[in-house]
Amino acid sequence: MHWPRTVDRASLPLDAAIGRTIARVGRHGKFILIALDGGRTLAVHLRMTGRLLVAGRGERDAHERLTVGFDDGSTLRFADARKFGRVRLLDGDPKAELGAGIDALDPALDAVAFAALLARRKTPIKTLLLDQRRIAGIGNIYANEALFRARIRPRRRAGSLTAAERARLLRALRFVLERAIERRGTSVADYVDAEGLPGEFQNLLAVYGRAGLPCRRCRTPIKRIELTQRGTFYCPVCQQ
DNA sequence: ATCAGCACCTGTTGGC
DNA sequence: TGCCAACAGGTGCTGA
Repeated sequence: MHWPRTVDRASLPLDAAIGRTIARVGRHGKFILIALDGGRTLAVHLRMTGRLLVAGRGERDAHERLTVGFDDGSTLRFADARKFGRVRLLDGDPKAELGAGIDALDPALDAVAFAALLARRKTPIKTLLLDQRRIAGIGNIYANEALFRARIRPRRRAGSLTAAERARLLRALRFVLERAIERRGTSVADYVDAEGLPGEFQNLLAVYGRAGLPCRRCRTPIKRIELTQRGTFYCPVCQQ
């Protein structure tokens, strides 16, 4: 069943993509960027349950919301059980039009740039990590995991981190994101990648979803709190 | 600037 | 087995 709201309100009409060729595929933060010849870009955000799949003829997904057909008869399908995902056709620079912050894996996000992002900010560090307009690409699972690895409490005010803590956090973010990508993501429930395969990073989670279970480092039970309506997990001993 | 609350949606899970 | 509430990889809006 196709779903009209899958196309973002701010999108150019998708008709403008008809007849174009895909020039390259990239990513910025959580947006998949499909650059077309002629300069426009199709940005796809999977949100919670979206999937982008290249399907063979006849294959169907129960939650198909948008289908893109190609000259050779193949199709690109956007499926999304919860209908939160969005597709948006852009005219200019995707990063600017989407209002996204620097990508968490961008080498330009160095100690100086990271310090500038955190400076004087009173918001909890975890809330800041999830703010896509400041740093793009970190979701709830990886924010929790990186803070554990950096031994920093999620509620710490961003501006209160020492230089050493900031360095640990930046390294932890890179480490966690790169390992999760290697393992093709985290399948807590039903996530599968573009090949239809579940990820394997869930086996390596240290805190996310582990409320009450022993900390992998010190055996203290992991705590669960809520921070800006998101499940937040940490070890009360290891993380200060 | 910041956050709580709610909205958007459906599927799964656990308690009774 | 069935019903119902709680919860979930995310984000955007309103109002305090």
